[in-house]
Amino acid sequence: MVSPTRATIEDVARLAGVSAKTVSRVFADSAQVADHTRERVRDAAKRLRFRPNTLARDLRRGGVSSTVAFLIGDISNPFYFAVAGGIEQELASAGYTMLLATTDDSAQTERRVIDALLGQRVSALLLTPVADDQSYLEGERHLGTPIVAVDRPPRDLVADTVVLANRSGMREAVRSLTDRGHRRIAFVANPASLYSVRERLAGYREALAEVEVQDTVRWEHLSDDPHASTHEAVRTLLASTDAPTAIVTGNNRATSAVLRALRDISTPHPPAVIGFDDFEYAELLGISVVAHDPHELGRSAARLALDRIADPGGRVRTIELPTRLLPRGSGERPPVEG
Amino acid sequence: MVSPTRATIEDVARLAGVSAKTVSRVFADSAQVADHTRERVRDAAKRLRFRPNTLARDLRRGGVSSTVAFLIGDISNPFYFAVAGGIEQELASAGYTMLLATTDDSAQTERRVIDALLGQRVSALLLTPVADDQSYLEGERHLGTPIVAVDRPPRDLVADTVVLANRSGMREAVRSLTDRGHRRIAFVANPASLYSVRERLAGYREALAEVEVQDTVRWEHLSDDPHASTHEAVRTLLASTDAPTAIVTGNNRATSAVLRALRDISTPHPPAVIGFDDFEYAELLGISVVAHDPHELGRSAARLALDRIADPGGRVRTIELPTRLLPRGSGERPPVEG
DNA sequence: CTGTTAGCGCATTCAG
DNA sequence: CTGAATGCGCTAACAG
Repeated sequence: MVSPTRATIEDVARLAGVSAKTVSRVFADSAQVADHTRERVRDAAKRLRFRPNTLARDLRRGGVSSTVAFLIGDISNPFYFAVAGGIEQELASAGYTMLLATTDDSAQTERRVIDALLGQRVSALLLTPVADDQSYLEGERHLGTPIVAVDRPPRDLVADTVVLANRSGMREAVRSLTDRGHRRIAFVANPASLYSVRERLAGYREALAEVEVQDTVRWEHLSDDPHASTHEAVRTLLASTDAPTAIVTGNNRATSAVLRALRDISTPHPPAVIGFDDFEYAELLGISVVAHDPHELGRSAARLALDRIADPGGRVRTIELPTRLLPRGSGERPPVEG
Repeated sequence: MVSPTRATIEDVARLAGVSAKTVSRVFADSAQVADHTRERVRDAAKRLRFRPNTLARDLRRGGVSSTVAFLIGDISNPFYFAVAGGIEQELASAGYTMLLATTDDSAQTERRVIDALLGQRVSALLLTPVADDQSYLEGERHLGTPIVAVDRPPRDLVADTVVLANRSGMREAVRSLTDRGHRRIAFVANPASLYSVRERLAGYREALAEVEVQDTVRWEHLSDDPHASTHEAVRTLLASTDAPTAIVTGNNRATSAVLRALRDISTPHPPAVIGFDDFEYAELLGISVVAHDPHELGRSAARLALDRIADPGGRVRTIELPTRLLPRGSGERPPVEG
């Protein structure tokens, strides 16, 4: 089975009895062409199933493609997908397509994948930085590729950035607990080394310091082993003699683990719980959370990229998106001595 | 601020004192080049921060890019993101990047976006068909672009397809209920016109027919209005004189709506519930579901595409992925007369 | 093992 | 308003 060959702009020109450039104009400028000529060209194009080759066009127009890349660390985290959704939406309305790639949260993969992406001459590179330093992108930035850091600031690289108000969001959550009299408050996170989680941890400590609780380390359960059992840790925490009366979590995964652990533990007085990141069943379960808008995070990032494509010399910006404490019951439980 | 210009293969060749083709070989063939020559070229390339332009390469090599497009209907549905994750993973290991685009479940957008994607000369097009018919892709298929339908078969188009065992999965779920004595079983879905949901509805009817329950329409709550209140509908259903003793749902969204409704309704004997699609909190909530592997759905789809890129003449295949009934409590409740 | 020639499909000059 | 020539960056097809 021999495939028919794809029509080129020349084929269309021949059939329409015009020059290649005229065909080009019909599909690009759209102006500067007589109506009847345009008509004839359109007809010929349709008959030949002609479709302009974006690859060739982009190459001719300065070698930059009409795609923007978004590089995610962990594709299985629904948070990043919501972000990707926002990016895609904003890009699409500007005529760009999103190239989505993942790094498996490995610094080595990050470099390899970025190399491939830049080879495709993406118009901009959005990424959630994983490697310890992104200085290797400095050269690329000077070559004019807009780079936007999403959810985490880059290291050793000047770039537009969008992050959440992690620290103040968590501070507010913990304050709501201390206001109710809680003093023994645990912080549970896994992974814990991420920028966002570290910031939330800082906010947690700040809020506790405000009520003279300084030594919080024994309440902090931080792990970076994805296989470590948060479940077990929470169990231990609650079984101790001065068990916490409240638990805050560093992210959606930790929240899920904490809730599972609480289900399996029978305590007369369950601790108050406030999770970071909202989730679909939080309302049903009555779980208070520090909510934010991942979709908007993506849109903001895409807008930063588009702005920089339009004005490469503009000032570098960092956007911090607000969070919102949503009381749903679990976070309003008073402290009760177990 | 003037951006430095990007080095081309010629610049590298000049600096290394070789021809452009030799540089090309170093970055492609990798073989057929003397070690010391390769070394010199590598050095020169590094000094100039040279990065091969994939756009130009792809154009020269037959005009096909090294990207594969995946077109989703609704980006906010976590199901499709899990699928996208599987696709990306499988593609990446074969050296392709995923172009992700969305149609907002609009047939019109579908055509427009597909046009743009094909213009980029993607190596394959994966899509969840939305439009009533995809025959407009027939020409493209003949031109050699592999097309794979994901989660729904295409209409009026021969294409490789991956779907779930929707019908048998739901049949099995309903049988598990009738085996326990349930006869008044409701089916709740929104949206309901999708292929997958229609198949599940068919499975539901088949299983009920097996126990001589023929007139199921009054138990079927099917809606396609995203703003319609499933919540209200479930409430009405359960308040009726012969309320259902069990509810099965057509998808994850319906499950969520049903659970919310049940929370707000006080019934002495809550109905048994089996949801289609597993979700993170199902285990915690004790909700029985018909589970499947969306990630694997994506991987299978990507493999079909890669196979067809390798062998354009091969037989068209349809893969049906199995489902699994996961009992977690809610689906094992016996029928109780309210 | 290396170089030369030609051209992928299109758009940017610059003329008419 | 339209056309002819030229080349974007790279790689087949041939030489040598």
